[in-house]
Amino acid sequence: MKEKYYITTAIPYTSGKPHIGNTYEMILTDCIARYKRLRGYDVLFLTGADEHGQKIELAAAEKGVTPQEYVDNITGEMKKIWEKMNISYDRFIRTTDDYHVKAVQKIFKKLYDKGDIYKGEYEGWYCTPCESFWTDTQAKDCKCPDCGRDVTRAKESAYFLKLSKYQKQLEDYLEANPDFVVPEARKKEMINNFIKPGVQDLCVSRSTFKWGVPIEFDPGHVIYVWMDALINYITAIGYDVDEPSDLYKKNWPADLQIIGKDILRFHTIYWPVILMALGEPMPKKILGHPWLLSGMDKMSKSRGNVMYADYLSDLIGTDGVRYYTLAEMPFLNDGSITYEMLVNKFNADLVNTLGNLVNRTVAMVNKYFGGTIPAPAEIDAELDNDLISTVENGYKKVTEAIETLHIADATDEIMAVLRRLNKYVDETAPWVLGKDETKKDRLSTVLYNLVEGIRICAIMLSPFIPTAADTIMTQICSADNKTQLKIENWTDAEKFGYKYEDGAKVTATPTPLFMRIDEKEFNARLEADRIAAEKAAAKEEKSKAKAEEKKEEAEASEITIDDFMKVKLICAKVLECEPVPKSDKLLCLQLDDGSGTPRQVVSGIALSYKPEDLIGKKVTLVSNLKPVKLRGVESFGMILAASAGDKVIVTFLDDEVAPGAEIR
RNA sequence: CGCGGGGUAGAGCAGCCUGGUAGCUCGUUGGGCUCAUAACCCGAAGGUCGUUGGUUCAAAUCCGGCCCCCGCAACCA
Repeated sequence: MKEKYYITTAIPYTSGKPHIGNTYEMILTDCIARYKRLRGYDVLFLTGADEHGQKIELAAAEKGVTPQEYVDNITGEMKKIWEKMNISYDRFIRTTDDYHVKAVQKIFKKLYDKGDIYKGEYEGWYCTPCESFWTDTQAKDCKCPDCGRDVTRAKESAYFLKLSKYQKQLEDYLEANPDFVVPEARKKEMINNFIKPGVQDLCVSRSTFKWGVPIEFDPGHVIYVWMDALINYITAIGYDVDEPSDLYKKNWPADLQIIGKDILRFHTIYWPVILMALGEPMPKKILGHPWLLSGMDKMSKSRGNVMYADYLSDLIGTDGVRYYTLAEMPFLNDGSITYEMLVNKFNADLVNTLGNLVNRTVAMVNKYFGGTIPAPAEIDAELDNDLISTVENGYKKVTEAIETLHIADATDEIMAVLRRLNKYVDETAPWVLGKDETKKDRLSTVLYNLVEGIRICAIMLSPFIPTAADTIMTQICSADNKTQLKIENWTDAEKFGYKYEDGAKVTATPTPLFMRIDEKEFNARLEADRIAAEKAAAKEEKSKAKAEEKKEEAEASEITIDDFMKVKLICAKVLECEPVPKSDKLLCLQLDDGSGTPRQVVSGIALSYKPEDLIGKKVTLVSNLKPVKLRGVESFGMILAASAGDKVIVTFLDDEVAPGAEIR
């Protein structure tokens, strides 16, 4: 029976479309999964989408869709990109999947009953309008980092995971399993910074938003990301606290979990503790990979330097993107991508070194042997043995590199073999041999060796650039042969000297594997696309604004009582009032809204009222209006007034009404 | 002295653990070849290996001081 190999990626958060950096993790994992399949493992490759949380709730609200609709859309887009990038995942889990939600609830309940999750109090700085908690460092100067208003010290009840209980066990485990977390430097970082100082119990529930897995026995609370998303690795394959599925029993523990260095903390501390609490075994290895930077900077939307895999694939093809990210990412340090680097590497490695070698070899077999792959005949020991040992050593080095997860080193080694093959062409000069009938035997060996070297490289390349690797195989051993050579076993690349079927042919008309990219044309296209994208964005913005307008109109015609109740009207007394400088219509009022601190409101009533007319009067205030700046003066609300031709008449209230009183 | 990573040719990196004349890819440059996608192959130029002390017959490599860059708050691969 085949040995199992369970490999996972982190499940990307679905607040937005994944960029090339996110995609790198998928490509990396895919490469290893493909390699393991070739090694004969029964591979289970899991990925998925993390679809809960406040950020998604907010993003959905902004777009005017339900959170579920929102994540359906993003996850759909994500899957399309994975498909385009040739990601061979076997299972895809969404944290909104029914079975996952149920399993999470059960796990939560179990740990609660066991006492590893307890109800406590979460304390922090609370911003009432934003309904958010912030930490000390976030709430600088007691202001909400989101809206800038004052925050207050507040507590809410919440559930905690007892990390402290497992501190010792966790330390012992890391000690006893030095290879659990790689790279080594990353592990040190975790131990020194977070474990040794003592782990804090982790808050695993929220009550400030709704979009999450509800805690069944305590309505109003949802399970927060760590107890939800992290658990996907086991729920996806049917973990259940009572009856785990056969799939689970077969595959857990995972053999390799690949994650970004940023979430290593959660996977080396929280995740193991959750498993310990459940009494399940640890995953065998966790790889915290570095980041792909855009030039020297972190990729982020606000910097405008984000690149997307699907676009890059349109530019240079899926294999080009796969190759670049795999070859360019170091094991420990961050890698970097720019369009220029992308084109350079693509041309140098895939076009010149690989593509050209295949093309010239196939062309020569056609030219000198009518397309039939010759059997080796006359050997030049010195030249040939050096070539063969380079190829076979290359196989060893590539295998070693992949096994230790040094993926970029593996691509380097393959390129070194390909360069050696190119050199061999020059050393043996087949075009000279071809002119002399007596050198035919020698020529046979030379071309056989080249084809054979390419066959081996094609196998080694297939985890990296699967489509191109298959194409190479059909080119050197053409599809019209009785037995088409297929890439099936990694070890088929181990030994130089494959015996090709008698009369096996190369393809008659080899098309180049990769077309050279002209940098000038490429840059022109980039520029054109950029302009087109800008135009499209502007257009979208416009139509969005229009739609919004329409929507507002539609809403204005008839609203429900709920809509009305959204508007908080209160009574406010005018304390001070003065004109806003450099404006004709604006007055700036200081109001007593019953809260004790005066509230500043700017109102467009200067044409109808003088400041002294208003002082001491009581007005109707819309108190929950989003603050705005009018003529540079901030306004926290709006006072109601009726229009009468050019004039406006403020709706004054009776003296009897106290400031702060609600109006309905 | 918070923790960790890094500072090696114009660019990107390897070498450091296990000291012994500094290596790879790209770029620049001279040449060769013509099977091939103006590609491929060979040669050259270019580095006081951040700085400064020490250990040693010998240090990029080991030890100490100093300087500079990056990551380490939430969300983020």
